[in-house]
Amino acid sequence: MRVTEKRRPTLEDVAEAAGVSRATVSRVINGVRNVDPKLHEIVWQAVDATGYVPNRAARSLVTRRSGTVALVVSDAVSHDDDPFMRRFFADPFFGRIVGGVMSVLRPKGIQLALQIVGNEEARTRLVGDLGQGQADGAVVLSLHPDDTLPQQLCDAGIAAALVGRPAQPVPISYVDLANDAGGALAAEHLLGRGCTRLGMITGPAHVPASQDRLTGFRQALARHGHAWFPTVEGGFTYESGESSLLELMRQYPTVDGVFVANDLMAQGALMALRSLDRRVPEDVAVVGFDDSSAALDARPQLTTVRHPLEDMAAETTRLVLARIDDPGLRVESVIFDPKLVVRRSA
Amino acid sequence: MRVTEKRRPTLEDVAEAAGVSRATVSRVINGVRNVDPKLHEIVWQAVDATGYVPNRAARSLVTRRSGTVALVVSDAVSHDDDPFMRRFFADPFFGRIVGGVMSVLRPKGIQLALQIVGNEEARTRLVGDLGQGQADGAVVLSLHPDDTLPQQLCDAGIAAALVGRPAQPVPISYVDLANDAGGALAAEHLLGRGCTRLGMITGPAHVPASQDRLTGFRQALARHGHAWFPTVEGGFTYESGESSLLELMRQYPTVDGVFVANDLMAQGALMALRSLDRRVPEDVAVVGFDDSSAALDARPQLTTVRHPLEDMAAETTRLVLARIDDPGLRVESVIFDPKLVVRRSA
DNA sequence: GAATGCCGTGAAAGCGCTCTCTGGGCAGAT
DNA sequence: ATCTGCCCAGAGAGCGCTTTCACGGCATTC
Repeated sequence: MRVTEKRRPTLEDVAEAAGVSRATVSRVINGVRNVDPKLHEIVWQAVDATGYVPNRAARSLVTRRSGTVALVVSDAVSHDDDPFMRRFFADPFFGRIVGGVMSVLRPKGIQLALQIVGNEEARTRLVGDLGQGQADGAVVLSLHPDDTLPQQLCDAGIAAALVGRPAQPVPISYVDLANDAGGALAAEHLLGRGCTRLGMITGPAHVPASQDRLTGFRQALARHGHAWFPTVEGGFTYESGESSLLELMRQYPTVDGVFVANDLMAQGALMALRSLDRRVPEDVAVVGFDDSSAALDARPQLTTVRHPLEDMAAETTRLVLARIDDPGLRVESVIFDPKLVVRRSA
Repeated sequence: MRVTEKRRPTLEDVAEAAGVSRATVSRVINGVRNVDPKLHEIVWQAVDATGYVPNRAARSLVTRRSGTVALVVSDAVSHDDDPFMRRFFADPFFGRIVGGVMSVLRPKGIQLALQIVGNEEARTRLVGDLGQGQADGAVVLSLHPDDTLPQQLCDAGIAAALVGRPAQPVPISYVDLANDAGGALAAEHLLGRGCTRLGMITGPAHVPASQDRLTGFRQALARHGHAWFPTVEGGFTYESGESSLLELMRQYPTVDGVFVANDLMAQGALMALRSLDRRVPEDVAVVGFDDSSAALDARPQLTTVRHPLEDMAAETTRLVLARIDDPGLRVESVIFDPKLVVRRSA
């Protein structure tokens, strides 16, 4: 037992100090009307004087609200020292989402609880915890195509929304980017600047966003009579961008315009092009995707498709909040339109 | 009022299902001994049957433990749409720390609550909330030299520890990297490979880690008779690395070895060197700092000083946890030793 | 002047849990 | 056979808060 155990003031203490009842203090603090303005004043003074801070646990025990929203990262399988998770956290992707979520939570005084679930057991436990009220809702990052979490969340009736379209059809709200439109933007721009022999370095085939970017690029090209173009599949890493470009140019040396499915790969591609002594954009034009810091750090700076991740994460959070307020709300999806950011590379 | 309001099972329900008292169920669930093994079995079956999940709020109301640790990012001033905060979240630095913290919290089933405090009022409120039990302890990232939070936390007797040495002397635990030793490592390596005219691109002068890297580099050089070397102050960004290197080479064209205070700047420096047609490492050797993804993505790949951020964040978390268990523990600091990672650039 | 309604306040129940305290049963000691 | 001690289970208090309910006072209405 600690000696310096100074009991923290409770509502009761404030009530005594203010000469009113506990109920009145509670009403004042929670801004319930029907309180005499004079008492109002007195109570706040008493709060200040006692240094009272409400006990969250006690409050949420009765209100059944935790004042917390969970940010859930759901991966199919992952241990703690999983190198994938390491990479995931180190990638700006994660941080940008946190930033976006925080930007809407912070002004409302809502807490953010971070949850990583890497296996089925953890998922079940999470759903139980959420259902029981550990958090009022959840912003979900589902990283694997056959993740069962969205469905479970849905079944449990938990207020949740996904960042990114669910890989499988589930009646759950989500926010996504029109990735195909982004691919189209890249195609139009490349064509517009006179490129005639285009190629693409795609992301991993199983990632929905990858597929959509490819599809959009392909359709836009088709609309302009280009029935086919070479592609090489990359892995969204710098390294893979570099090697994929080398591979592409080896097979199709006359390519004069490349759409690369993310900026990091594009940065690698630029480096590869340099090693091949191809000038950018004169010999080969390059368009990236994301408008991440890599786009600004590339030389020449990348013309790229802007992916407003922060805004999307913020919107997802708003969706969750709305659903917490009114669980009857219908499932909703919000699709953001990408914009082309023109810089030097194309 | 919702129609489908199915009351979630409580301890009482489990007790009834198991034919025992609430107290016994509680004991079983919390693994307290002195329970008949037979009952033990029966109770767990009842838990399964009812789908019981403990109510965290109720539990922490009585235990005065929240089972949560806060990760606090304390900035001197910041609004929500502050571009600095945007950059901060997008930087791998943030994510790597989150990853490190999670790696120790997750196995123990402890929650992570993220807190951003950008002004004095928020800081005071945070200290109040923590003191009241919102979280059992805090891992703190103090981003500004005259941040008052460490002192406040200390005064309030909150279990906390900093990632990175506090800028001002405060009796609070922290984990840091021997940045000066890292600078020395860089110096020794550069000297060892035969460089004789060294230069350095430093980080912002007001950042403690920056100063230490410079100091370590300088002292090691002095020990080898190099009384002086040119420096240019950068801002830890790619761009500033590029321009700082150009500036350095303009003033001191004969420099044959550069220590750059972080990898991102080093990556920029490499690009600048390329534009100057200086070969790396033949004409100019470059050593970075951090061993971040930028080191791997640079061409040539960077020889750099490894900054084990994840491990440090994990250790900080352990310090906090230890202090939660025993608040009487003395204030402790853990200093990690950097290691040189030799790649191509030097 | 009596009845009605409303508003502001306090009393008290109760959210779901932990944990102390009490008591019953049984083994071993006297 | 009685007593002592121990072990295990249940009763119940109480954590700090919100919220319903009851009530007294005052204004309004018939």
